[in-house]
Amino acid sequence: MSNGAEAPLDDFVRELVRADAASGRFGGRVQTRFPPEPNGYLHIGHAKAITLDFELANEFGGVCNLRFDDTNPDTEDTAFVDGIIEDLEWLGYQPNGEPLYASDYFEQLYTWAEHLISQGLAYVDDQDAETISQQRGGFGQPGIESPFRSRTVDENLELFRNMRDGKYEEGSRVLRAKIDMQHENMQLRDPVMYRIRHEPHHRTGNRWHIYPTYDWAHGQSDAIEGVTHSLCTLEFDSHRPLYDWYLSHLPLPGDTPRQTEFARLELTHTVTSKRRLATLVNDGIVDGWDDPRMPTLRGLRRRGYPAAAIRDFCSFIGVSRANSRHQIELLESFVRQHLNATAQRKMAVLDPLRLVITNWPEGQVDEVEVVNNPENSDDGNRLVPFSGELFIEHDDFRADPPPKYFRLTPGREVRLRGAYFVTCTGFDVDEAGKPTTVYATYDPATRGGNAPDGRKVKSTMHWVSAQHAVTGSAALYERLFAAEVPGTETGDPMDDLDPNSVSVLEGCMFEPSMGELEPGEVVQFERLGYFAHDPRTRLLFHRTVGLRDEWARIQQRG
RNA sequence: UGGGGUGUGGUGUAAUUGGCAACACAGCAGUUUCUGGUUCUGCUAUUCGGGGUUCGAGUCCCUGCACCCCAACCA
Repeated sequence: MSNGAEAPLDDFVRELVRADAASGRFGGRVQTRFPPEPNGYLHIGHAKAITLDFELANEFGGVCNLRFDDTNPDTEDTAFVDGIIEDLEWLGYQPNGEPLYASDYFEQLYTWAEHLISQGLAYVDDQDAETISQQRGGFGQPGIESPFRSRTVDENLELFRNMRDGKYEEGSRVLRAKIDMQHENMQLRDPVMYRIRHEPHHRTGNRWHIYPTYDWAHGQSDAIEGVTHSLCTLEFDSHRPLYDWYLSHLPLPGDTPRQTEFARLELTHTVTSKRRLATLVNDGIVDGWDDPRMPTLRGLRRRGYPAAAIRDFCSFIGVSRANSRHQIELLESFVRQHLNATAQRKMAVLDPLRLVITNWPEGQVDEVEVVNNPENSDDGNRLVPFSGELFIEHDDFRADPPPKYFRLTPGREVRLRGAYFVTCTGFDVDEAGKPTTVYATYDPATRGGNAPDGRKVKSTMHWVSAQHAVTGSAALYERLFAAEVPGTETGDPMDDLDPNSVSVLEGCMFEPSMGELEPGEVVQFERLGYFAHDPRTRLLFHRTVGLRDEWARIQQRG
């Protein structure tokens, strides 16, 4: 497969960066930053931004900072900081130096705010949020200037210092930029720069009583760090004039960074909004941020998605300004591509049916050799015990086979992988007519899985020796959201949650070598799919993704 | 409602910047195979609508339409 090999290494962002380099802007330097707010864990959407930020810097010989945009003490937490650092490292990216924090720049931002006040470009407004909002006007409607807009510099300075010193109640005053209350872009109608919060901050504690807003903090943080290209998602498009306005009125230490927006990543059958993901966790709909159904990095990791597959996917889909939603199947194809090449093969029977070899010598145990990964001969072979009493998959036996059914059925000969040809001679059923035991004879001449006389079989099946099996469980996952685009019908994505998105099979029978799998290891259960060993619970496996299944498609078509 | 952004097969992304619309996923038909996996081959299918400029338009011009974003003291 070649879809991961040739990622499109060109797009409008790279073109723009190249043009900047050619024109000598930033002295040919390229520096980016990944700026998460520590109020949740990273998800697949962040992976796209991370890949862009880091790969771009790398391609142009620059660096990428990790900067926590921690300007809102209400929602942020050090647990998220740690989690984000961990997830970024797992994804495979090394930030430039230590993690940085917008909160480290609070002092500088404060100084610059006083600078704007002194220039008559910012003022303290004593009105409440609702009044300010109303005065902002609406689309196509004029705004109304605040009665406090024309305060003197000295008065503003004094009030602002009192704000900093915690002398006022939350919500009683804000600092606003004095721009234009009639501007057609709402972002420029005197935006709020500082609000009063007496909440302790996860890093600065109780040192500050005022906190900068995103807009006031972001571009300035970029400038302080020497970021050249500040990449963000499309919804900040209308903020760019404000980003530029702040920067243009400040005595910056270096070059003025440039903001560029790109379309965020959306995937079918899932949501990537921190708010909604938090709801899934807090309402107990999933087991936590690392539930294997979650599109979070830690969820995908627990599900068994290789980091390299996620990176390749993100590079492959490229970057544009068109809002779009990728099919989850594309991501899965990258996962299969990586896992096919790397995952060790194991025999696991998820829905066991007893198979008795009637002509097997009483008590004999054979050790048969099977390959660990046909895609990589370096992975070698292993020995698996075979005996007269085995488990096979319920799906692999039919008393009354439908058309095109190649598996075991009365009178038919099939191969047990790496072992022998067996021919079904009979079967028992329970009261409901469900098979309970299948009987077969084996051909000793076919040991190893080939007939000396050259006869062929239509099917090769996996199996586990009953007396040697280790037992465990397997969690099978469906899409968390049944609809391609959650919320299309009712407007609320939560209405499209599939209540049966997970089913856990107990009493699965695994070949003995699976007792030694490492926590988190991902293997292929032959003919079934890729499964990830749970990091905490031994012999619990999460189905990462199934194999392509032609038989399933034949059945679906009827 | 004012402003900004975006429209290319079923999905997503390209097109040497005006020169045979390509790549991947999905689907279909074969091939290979000790996994109904993998491999390999082939097939299906695309420029939002309407005008215009041009030998030639996905690309330029005019016009219409659709979708997304912006009126938090969130980011």
